[in-house]
Amino acid sequence: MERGLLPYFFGRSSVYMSPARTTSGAPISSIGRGIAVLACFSARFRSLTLSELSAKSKLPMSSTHRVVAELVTGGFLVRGNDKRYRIGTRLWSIAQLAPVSEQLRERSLPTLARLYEETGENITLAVLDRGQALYVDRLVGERSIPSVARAGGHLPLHTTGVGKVLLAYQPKENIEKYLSRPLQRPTPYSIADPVRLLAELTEVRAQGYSVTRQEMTAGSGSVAVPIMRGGRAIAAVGVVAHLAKLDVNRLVATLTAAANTIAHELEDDH
Amino acid sequence: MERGLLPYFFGRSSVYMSPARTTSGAPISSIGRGIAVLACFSARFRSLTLSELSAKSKLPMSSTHRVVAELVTGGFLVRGNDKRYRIGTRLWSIAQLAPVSEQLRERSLPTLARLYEETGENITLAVLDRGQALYVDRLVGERSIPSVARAGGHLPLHTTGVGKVLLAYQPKENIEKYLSRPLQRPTPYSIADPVRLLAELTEVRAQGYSVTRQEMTAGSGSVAVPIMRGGRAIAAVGVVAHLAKLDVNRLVATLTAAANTIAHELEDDH
DNA sequence: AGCCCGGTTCCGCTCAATGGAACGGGGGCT
DNA sequence: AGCCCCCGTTCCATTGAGCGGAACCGGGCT
Repeated sequence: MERGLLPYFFGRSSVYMSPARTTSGAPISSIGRGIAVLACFSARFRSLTLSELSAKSKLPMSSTHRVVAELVTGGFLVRGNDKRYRIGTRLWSIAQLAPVSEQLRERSLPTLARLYEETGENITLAVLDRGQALYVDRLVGERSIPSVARAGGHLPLHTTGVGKVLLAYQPKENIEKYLSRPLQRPTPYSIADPVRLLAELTEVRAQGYSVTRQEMTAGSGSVAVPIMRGGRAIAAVGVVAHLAKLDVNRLVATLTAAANTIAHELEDDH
Repeated sequence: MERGLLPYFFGRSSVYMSPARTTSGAPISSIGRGIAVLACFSARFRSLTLSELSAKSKLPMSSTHRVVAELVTGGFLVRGNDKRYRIGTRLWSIAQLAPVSEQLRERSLPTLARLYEETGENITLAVLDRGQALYVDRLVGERSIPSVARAGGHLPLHTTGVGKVLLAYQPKENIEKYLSRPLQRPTPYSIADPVRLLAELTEVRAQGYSVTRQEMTAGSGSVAVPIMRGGRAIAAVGVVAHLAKLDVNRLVATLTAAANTIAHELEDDH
């Protein structure tokens, strides 16, 4: 029954200098830790070991172990035969209820499928999310260019077709805020000069579509149009193809029709 | 500076009978609570208010409030203009890294799109998950039947085309375990008799495809085939259509070809 | 004006969560 | 084989983060 009056003379708890959560700089909540662990996964790291999670999340091994165990029992993580952790179906299943998936993706999909069949090229659908283009879905053909875009992934606004459209239709202040930050240049063709970019955005808004040429990936270009709703561009559809095969006029026509169909589809309930 | 020696004579903390988490029957961890809150969302409830979350999760209002606030700062929940909570894009974004999405869905999508264009009917792709058919994706046409299946949703194995295929190719013991539990009957045509069902599963395995007629929804039927890999059915593709329009032979041929294409597609890396 | 109801804030009380340390165990290198 | 190293697991004393009842707030409806 005695407790708390242990050694003090020989090793052990004499060095017990760091209790609970004083050591770690940031006092994150339990739930925050759970999220931090889940956020360790990325396109490059779709499966991770416990120690990798511990390293990436900056959490001590024992803490990581406990958090991960709870996420596993909750079905948010699964451990494969290779002893590596992956995102679980439970998490995925819940995520499908996100508006972006349930309302936008599902309803657009048939139209995207038709677009894919008509063009035979990569089709992408994206929305603006946290200052980046969030790819809501994509359709990649066997013969089409390998695209960096990935469903669920983020890419810069100024180097992608869909991104430029989404940015162009933003209120002036948001555009200026975006331009004020330093802009990445994934390729030598990327437009990072605020003045040039602003001019191009004005043009995009005027003509109703955007074009990119090797601004994200060498050798490929893209065309994109907005999906309008209530005067705002709520999403963008685009085609990514070999630079040489990029028939802008034809694609603009096809894309605009598809965008209208989707916009119409979204009108329905609520 | 004084503390802990307050009233005791007049109201207040004299009734302080329930500390920390003694009241609630189950001693759930913080992370468990976070998951419990997220799990309140469903196809019927894609947006919820705080009190609804509190009621569904069986957590006290104040606790729910705190948990929800943490999920919001983590981007796992968002609060809309209507003050209702929804699943956030951050959660969705991470979820796309789940194997079921990244490896199965994305790779199958082009083939599903083609299938959709060829048939003009509802296309579904599902895997076995927690004793149910988990719909990995679906394509619904404007003119095709409204389907109950929803990407991310679960349906019983014995009342759906894809479900019967998935169950049929399971090891004998799993089949028996499934049959030993009481089976739902969404429609009068649903097969809930273990003996009849077992016979049908054997037939499915023999002929390589399954057929349902009004077993899940009145007026509609379906055909489905397995996607095989290493001798196991890792997924199933199906078509749902009006009962009258269900041309089984033609669909089996089309679906089998598509399933082979997908299976081949999955062979690649790892 | 009064009421109700969803939501927010407050606060004293603990116990669940914490992380250092010790322990296991498998696989690769010598 | 023997060794070591690294990944993972278990243990445990400590305490502050999480807890939930209660009071408070504000807007819509009666």
